[in-house]
Amino acid sequence: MNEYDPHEIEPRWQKAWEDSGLHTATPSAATATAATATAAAAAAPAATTSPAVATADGAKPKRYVLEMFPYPSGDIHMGHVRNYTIGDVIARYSTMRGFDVLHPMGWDAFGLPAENAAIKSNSHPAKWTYSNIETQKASCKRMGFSYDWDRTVVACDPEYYRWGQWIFLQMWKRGLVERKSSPVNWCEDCGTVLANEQVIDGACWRCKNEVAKRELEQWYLKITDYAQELLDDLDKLPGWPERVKQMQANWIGRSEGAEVDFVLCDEGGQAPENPTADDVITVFTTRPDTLFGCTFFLLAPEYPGLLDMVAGSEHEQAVRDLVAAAEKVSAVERAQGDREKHGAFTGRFMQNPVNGDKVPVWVADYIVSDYGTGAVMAVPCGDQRDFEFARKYGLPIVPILLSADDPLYPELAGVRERVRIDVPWEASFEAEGIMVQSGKYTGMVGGKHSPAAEAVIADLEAAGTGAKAVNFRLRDWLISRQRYWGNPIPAVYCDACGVVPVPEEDLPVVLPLDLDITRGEALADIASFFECACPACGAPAHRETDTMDTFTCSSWYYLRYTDPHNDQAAFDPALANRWMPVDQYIGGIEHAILHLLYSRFFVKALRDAGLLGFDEPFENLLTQGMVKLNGETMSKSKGNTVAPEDMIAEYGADAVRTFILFMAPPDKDLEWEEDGLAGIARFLSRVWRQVHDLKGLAGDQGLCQEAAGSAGAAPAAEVEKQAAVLRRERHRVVGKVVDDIERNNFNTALAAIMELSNAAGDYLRKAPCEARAGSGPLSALDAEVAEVLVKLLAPMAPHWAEELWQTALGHDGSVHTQVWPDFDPEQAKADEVELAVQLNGKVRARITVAADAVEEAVKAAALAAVEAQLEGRQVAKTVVIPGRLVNIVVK
RNA sequence: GCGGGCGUGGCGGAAUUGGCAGACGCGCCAGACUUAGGAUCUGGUGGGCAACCGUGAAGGUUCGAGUCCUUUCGCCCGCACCA
Repeated sequence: MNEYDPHEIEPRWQKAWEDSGLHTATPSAATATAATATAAAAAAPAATTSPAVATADGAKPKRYVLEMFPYPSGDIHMGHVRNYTIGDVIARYSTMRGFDVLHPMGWDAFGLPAENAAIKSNSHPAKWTYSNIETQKASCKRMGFSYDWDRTVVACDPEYYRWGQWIFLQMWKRGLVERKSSPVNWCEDCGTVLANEQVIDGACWRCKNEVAKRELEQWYLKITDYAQELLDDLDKLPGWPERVKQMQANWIGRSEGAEVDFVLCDEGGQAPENPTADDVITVFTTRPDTLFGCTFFLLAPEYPGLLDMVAGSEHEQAVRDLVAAAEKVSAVERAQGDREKHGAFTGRFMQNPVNGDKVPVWVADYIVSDYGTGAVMAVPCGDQRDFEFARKYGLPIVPILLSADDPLYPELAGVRERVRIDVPWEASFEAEGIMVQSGKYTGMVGGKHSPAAEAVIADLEAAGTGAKAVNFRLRDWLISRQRYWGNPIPAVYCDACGVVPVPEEDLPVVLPLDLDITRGEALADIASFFECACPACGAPAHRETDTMDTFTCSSWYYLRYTDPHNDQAAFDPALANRWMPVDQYIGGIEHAILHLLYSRFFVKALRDAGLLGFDEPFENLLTQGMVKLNGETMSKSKGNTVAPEDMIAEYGADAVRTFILFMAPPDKDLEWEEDGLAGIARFLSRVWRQVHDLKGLAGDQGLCQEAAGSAGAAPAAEVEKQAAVLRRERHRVVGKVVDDIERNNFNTALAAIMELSNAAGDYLRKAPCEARAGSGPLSALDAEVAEVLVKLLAPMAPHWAEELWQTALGHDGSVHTQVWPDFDPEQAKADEVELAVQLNGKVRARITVAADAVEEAVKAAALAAVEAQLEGRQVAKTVVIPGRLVNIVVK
């Protein structure tokens, strides 16, 4: 028997798998359409073992297992190892369970770090990127991941990004692309604009520097067209973590309420007789029931036309000062929240549509311009922010909604006219209550979605001064980036024709590689790229020099994997529809909103373009926890990283994989513990020896040698008893491992395999080898348990299992294409079970009864067992839980 | 403030529907084999001398609660002057 030596077996099997194409589709199958691929598969000669690879084999159910593709930043780290190990176990397990598995890998290869690295190292982003891809690919191979490398997608490859451009044009055709000017997030350090989703606490998601607002004309994808569906369809995703769905729902931010038209009074404070659209400012409110409590009106500092409103008036300077001060407040500071509120009176008034009140218009720095309409009806009695503002500037607070135990209630109950314009309160009242001082609504129940709110909306609609409305927090997706290393936006500017899309047949717009960013060159400096003919009129024109956000690349790569070599289309809809949705997606929580929301949007948009026949890209989502060291996140800057390569060099890839699965459930953070890793390496060695021992290959290192020497021949009854226990464990554990893996509980699956190994150890020790020798039923059990152990561990420790399967157990063909061991629940059951006997809930005795004993017999046995402790007390009740316990209740 | 999650031995973690808390592993203790052991194998290991006590705390429901309900404390994550 050889000792387990991962350093020798792992590279050997990695090479063998690669040479035999175990996980790689044949080129012809990969390029074929669904129909021809199926025909090819049918025509292929029947193989003794089918390859563990996606074949478009219609006979098997499909399973698409996907890990989020990485940005090629350099070496892979432990987070990647964890992510890909989880995916690899699911993929390998699924293959053994008879699924046709698609398990690809690729690179999210456009993006700013490549530019920064290129400048730093006086190189080119493409060179840096491709070199990192090679490094990461080699690391993935060294970990033994079962990717189909023929399906690799690299985002900066023109054969990939041309289809990103094509999808952009489809969206343009469908009205989902918009070029508009608005205040955008600008990161000075990155030299580009950012999407809302990429601004975290007022800072750039990538470089963490503060983001400034700039008014710029940019490209947008109209994700807001899908706001409602993106929210609603979260309910179609029971396989997603609640947390992620909640985060997306919050980000989409749906609010129900009403739009209400206020009318701007003239400088003299008079409302116009016949207000035109120009006189109207609409507000969005979630609390139309509180319109009677509106005592002032607020505009955001950025509100368009604000300065015109005050031009030449005595209030102009104060308003200008406030706007200037608000501009100076940084985005980071703004994100802190809970800041002191500032405001300035504009000198103007708005007329309230429900009661004709003329309320003063203030500009306030707590009003955000890009939510709702940037204008707000202030109700200080019912909104804490407005309450604080009113107190600070001495504005009236009219109580219009009271709880029945409010001190003001006796005075105001049923009072329809306004008799009180102040309150003795410390804070606003935002809960449900009874309307007062509210005209015809007085006495109604007010609050969010209350009868009063419904009544007010109905009246506004009848009067034409308002309507029920829904507001979303989600903004359109700003996708243009002022960067070189990205997918060129396929658009041309022509003096005569304006902005013109590049015709589909002219794709791809190739990103020129002969550009030296170390000298500060940009796309506009490359004449061969920048200058072109207008596709519409042929006149000299120039290309768009902005590139697309890298998140556009990652929004559809999982579709390209289904048909990676297609040069006629982004993907064959038949293939995409066959493989999609992804059955199990695995990645970090950091993409809870960004990538996962954008991808959902892309799928819905492509579905509406008739290219896809499903609504959601990712059926099940697993967000894996982080790998930590001493309680801290590993990071290069902190210098507390553990390099996967070092761990492989010491313990082997299989031990690293198995350890990372065993130490914590996959969605929880994991503490890296080298002692634990050593323990797993020991476990693999131990089972290695057991498999040899069970097959009689252990020689003088076998356990039975000892047992035979010391105890002599054990009684046949004892041998049979040990065999029965092992047989039971073999069936029980296989059942448990199946359950656990299908719930992604790899840690408990491994614990169960360890239990089987422990049972095998007991058996080897207690049943001497003479009794097991030869070809009787006992030796059949030995061989079966050896194979079951190898198969159960094959997804986690693939090289270990392959070596045992082929070399020790002497099988032809890979263990990874074998059928998963089946199990018989009947055989997992014990003949006899031990039950706890409780007296009033406390364990007082144990009885052993036949597993199929009837309840009356169990009761009798239990009573007999605790008779002495009953001390003559009356038995009030006996509860029997089959297979578990008996509880005897006495008085 | 709003939303999501989590508190179990020295440590990582088990405990599908309420049913013997602490599976499995690490660590530790003892032993065997050894010239040797950071190898391997065996036994032990929640606390307490004990009766008993134990899942952050306090109540409740139940024959029975880590699990369900109420209150409360602590921690983590996300969002946030969003009208």
